[in-house]
Amino acid sequence: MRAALDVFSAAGYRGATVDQIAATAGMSKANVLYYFNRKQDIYAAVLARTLNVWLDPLENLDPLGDPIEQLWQYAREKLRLSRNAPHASRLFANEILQGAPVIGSFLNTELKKLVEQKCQTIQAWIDQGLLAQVSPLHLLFLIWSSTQHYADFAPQIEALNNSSEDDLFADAEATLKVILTRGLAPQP
Amino acid sequence: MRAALDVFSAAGYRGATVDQIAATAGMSKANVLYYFNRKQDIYAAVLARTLNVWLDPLENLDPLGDPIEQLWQYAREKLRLSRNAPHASRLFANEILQGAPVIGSFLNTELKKLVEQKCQTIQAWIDQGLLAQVSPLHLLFLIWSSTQHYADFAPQIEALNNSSEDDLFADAEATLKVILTRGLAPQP
DNA sequence: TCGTACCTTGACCATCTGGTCAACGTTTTG
DNA sequence: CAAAACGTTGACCAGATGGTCAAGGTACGA
Repeated sequence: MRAALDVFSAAGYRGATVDQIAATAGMSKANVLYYFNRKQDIYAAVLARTLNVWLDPLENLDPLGDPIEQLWQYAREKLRLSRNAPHASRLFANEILQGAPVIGSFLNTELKKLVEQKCQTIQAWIDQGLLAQVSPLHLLFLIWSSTQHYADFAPQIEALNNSSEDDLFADAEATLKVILTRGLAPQP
Repeated sequence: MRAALDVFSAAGYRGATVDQIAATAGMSKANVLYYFNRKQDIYAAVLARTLNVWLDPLENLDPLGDPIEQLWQYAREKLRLSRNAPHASRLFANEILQGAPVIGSFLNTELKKLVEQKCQTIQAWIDQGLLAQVSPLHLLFLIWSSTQHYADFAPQIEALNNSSEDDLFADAEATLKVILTRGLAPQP
């Protein structure tokens, strides 16, 4: 599964070969296909396993916490995931970019449910005057995109960045913090 | 070229076949390969042609304009590009996600030069106290990611969105405007 | 020790796909 | 009108790749 994640996330579904996965895992192609009958099954299994890790932080958004603090911590956690688990992010990016053929139904059911619930939480914060008036859904999109960007577009970021990886992520975190906390502060 | 953009952006380089491109263009595979000798050449040509359109708005960032207005207009323009030219965005996303094998050198030279120049402009604004203290580079990353997200992750966005496409982009624009203009306003 | 169930693999097959080529149209030029 | 240059295509080839299979290896209980 680890080998498959490496290969799929680097090459996408079409670009990955069962031989590559087998070689990465240190076994023969036939043996890989003994456990996972078809290439699709390997892909689906890796995707399902990664889904939980990837979406877990959103569950932790606490309606009773301080809104801006909660949202900032969420963004921060997502940014760290992008640094520590870039493979997972790229696996999703590839999947969605190809039209979400495998997790399309998941997006429409489980994820949609979770997102709607969290959007209600955010909307309640806004209604209480604790947050600037934004669309909760698009706020989530902004957090997702701006954090996952560091995993999905790593080659571009490395090309344009001059500092160390530590400094890069420190700067990213600082910039995100300024813009999010100030951008979300309720209107006076 | 239009057919190739459609196919490459939807399926990625590996997932696209010359046959698909030819069929989309209404000609035979052999004829496509008469003009572009190799599949790589089609890809490189499409990528090069799209680069200009895609990066053009950044050139327009005017050092003499109002900083927040300039940056917001830039983000707005990028968001509209994501809506009107999603193929171009997805083509890049695919390319970068695969490690930027073709445009890697472009990123390291031309794009890097342009970005460094624009970062100086933004840094000058900050030094003059016209903008919040953020990392110019990461501000650009934020603008890029949060706008391109609407093209690159369209299936996810469609799954989670309940309103019309017009409303979707209106809400996206409004939310981005609030967070960017307020987040970038200089500290009192 | 024997037998059964599970594991592993090299060899093989069918299919797909990038790329070539000879043959045939079509347009342009003198 | 002739010929040369350019355009177009079906047929074909070679390599890559997903998937199968028979054969052999290994673990383990009776």
